[in-house]
Amino acid sequence: MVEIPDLPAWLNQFLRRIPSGKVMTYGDVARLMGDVSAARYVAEYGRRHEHTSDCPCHRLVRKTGELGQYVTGDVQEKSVRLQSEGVIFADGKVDLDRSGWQPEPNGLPGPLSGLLAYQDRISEAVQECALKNNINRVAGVDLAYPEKGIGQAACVILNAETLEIENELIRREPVPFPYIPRYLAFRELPLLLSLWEELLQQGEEPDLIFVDGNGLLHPRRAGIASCLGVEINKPTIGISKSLLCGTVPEGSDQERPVLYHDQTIGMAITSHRSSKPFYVSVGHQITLSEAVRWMFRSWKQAEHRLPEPIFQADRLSRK
DNA sequence: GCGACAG
DNA sequence: ATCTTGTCGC
Repeated sequence: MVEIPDLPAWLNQFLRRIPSGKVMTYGDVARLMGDVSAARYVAEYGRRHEHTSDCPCHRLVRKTGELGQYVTGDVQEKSVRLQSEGVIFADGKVDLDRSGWQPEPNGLPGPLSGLLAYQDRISEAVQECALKNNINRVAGVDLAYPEKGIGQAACVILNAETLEIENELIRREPVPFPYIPRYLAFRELPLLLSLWEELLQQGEEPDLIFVDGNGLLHPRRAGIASCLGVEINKPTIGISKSLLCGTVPEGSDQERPVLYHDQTIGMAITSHRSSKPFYVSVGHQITLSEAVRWMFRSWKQAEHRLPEPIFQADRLSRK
């Protein structure tokens, strides 16, 4: 795995550098972290973090110059703070040309840069190839969050033929990394890997793992199912309940391709029970058609919308 | 250029 | 993902 940066600590440090009388936009801060697409997370941090009276988080605003939200819930207070620091307003919005601020470029990589590099390594290492071994036991893994900052991972191992449950395992640990679309693996993989270590010690290795999340169905071909598969060198399948990227052709087919940059990166599967599809993609060491086939084989169609391993892991993670 | 974005 | 309130169907 890669070293996981402490994003709240980085932001706390960085925000101190914004001078009084100046502001930065959520997106500009995210860009310095290494990826603009984390702008929403920066806004989320601005809205809820460990706040102190001397915290300069009021210097974060929207790209339009609108103030956005404030930790205390009172945007008026944000406005008063900025005005008392001399920030220039026009039409109730911050004049970013006059009051916007950027740090001197220092050439240092942001905290997300190393994670992007890790995703590149994963996408290079992913094997989209036929299964090599017999599949006797399948597993489903998922996480729930019983309280803020604490995750509970669950793994359910099933007989691949009968879908009877053979073993269950749960593990609870702090989860310090936030949820950011495309960066799910850095939030949930550490806990899944420690759960895997426990499985190995018990000699309970499954042959194929269903992961609640995507594999190659990811803008960088490095979803959590692929990261897990590469890390533990096991076949994995990604299953998600909503679409992260790509487009699906209109139609009533039970199986429709997910297209992204002219490539098929997954399959949208629609059951008879619900018009809302779920999405299957290759994690590691399996082909898309095999993944879809094993998905159908592990699907108690009449009972649940999702394949049984995922359904059971989801259930277990919540208790 | 802007919006959308797994759990 | 979690929370919360209201509604629907078995």
